[in-house]
Amino acid sequence: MIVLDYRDKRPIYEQVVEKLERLIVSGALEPDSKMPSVRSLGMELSVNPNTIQRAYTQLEQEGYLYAVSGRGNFVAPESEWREGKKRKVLTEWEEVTKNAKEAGLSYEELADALKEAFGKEQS
Amino acid sequence: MIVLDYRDKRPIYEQVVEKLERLIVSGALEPDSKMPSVRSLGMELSVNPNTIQRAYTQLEQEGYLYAVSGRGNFVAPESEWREGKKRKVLTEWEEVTKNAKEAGLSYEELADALKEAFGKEQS
DNA sequence: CGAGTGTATTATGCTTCTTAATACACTTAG
DNA sequence: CTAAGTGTATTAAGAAGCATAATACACTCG
Repeated sequence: MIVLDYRDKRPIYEQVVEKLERLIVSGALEPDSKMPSVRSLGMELSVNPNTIQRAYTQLEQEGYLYAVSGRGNFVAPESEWREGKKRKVLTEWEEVTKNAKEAGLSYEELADALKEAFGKEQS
Repeated sequence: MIVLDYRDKRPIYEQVVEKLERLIVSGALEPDSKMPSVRSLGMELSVNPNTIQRAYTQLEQEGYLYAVSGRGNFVAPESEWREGKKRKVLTEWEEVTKNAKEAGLSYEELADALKEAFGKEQS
C-alpha cells in the first residue's frame, strides 16, 4: 500500500499520514472503501500498531477517514475534505510563491514552470 | 534582529536559521556585514549560545555565512548562495504546485494567484 | 594585557517518538 | 453462541533529539 522512507527524518506516523492522504486525495483510495486494520498495516510496514493508530486518528481529525467500532476505518466522502484540502494547499502555494519571488525568481520563470506543470504548450 | 515564535513546534535553532536566511536573501543583511556574536544573540533571544552556534554552523554550511576566528561571523557574498537558493526554492515550488494540481486546483486559479503575487493587473 | 570572538566538550534534563504488552467493547463469520 | 478481527485506551520502557549549563582554548583587536 505505501512504502516508508527511512532517510526521512520525520516521525513515522507523519509519513504515514502524508502518504495515505496523498492516496486519498488522488483518488487511488475511493470513498467508503475500507482501510487496512491498524494491526495488519503495522505488520506490513514493520511498525507498531500504535504508530498506525496515531496516523489514523490524525487522518480522522482532518476529515479523511471515519472509524466504525468493531468494523474498521474507512475513507471519508470527498465532500468531507476536498474544499479544506484545496484551501490548505493554496495557502501553502502562496507562501512558497512569495519565497520564490523573494529569492529572485521572475514572474515569467514561474509562469513557464506553471505551464509545464499543467502540460501546456510553450509559445 | 529577529523574534522567536513559541507556538512554532520546530527546534529553536531551525527557526533562527530560517529567519536569518530570510533576512540575508531579502537583502536586509548586506554581504560582508557582521552578524551578532553567538553570545550576544543568545542573550537577546534568551537562548543558549550553543543553540545560536548550531544555527550559525548550518547557515555557514549552506553558504550564507562565513566565520573568521576571533573576529566573528559575516554575511557571505551573494554569489555564494543566490543561485543555490533559487534552485532550491524552485524545486520546492514545483513540488507544491504538483500537490495543488492533485488537490483539484485549476491552471487558471493558480495563474491568477501568480499574477496576484506579482502585483499584475487582472484582465 | 584584557575583552570579545569562534569553537569544542561534557553533563544533565526534558520532550517526543516508538515499541511492547495488555485490556475491553464492538462486529461479524461460522 | 463463539471466536476472530476490529477500534481504542493505558502503562511502561528505551532511544533520540533539543536545549541548557559550565568550562576550556585559540584567536583578534583596542
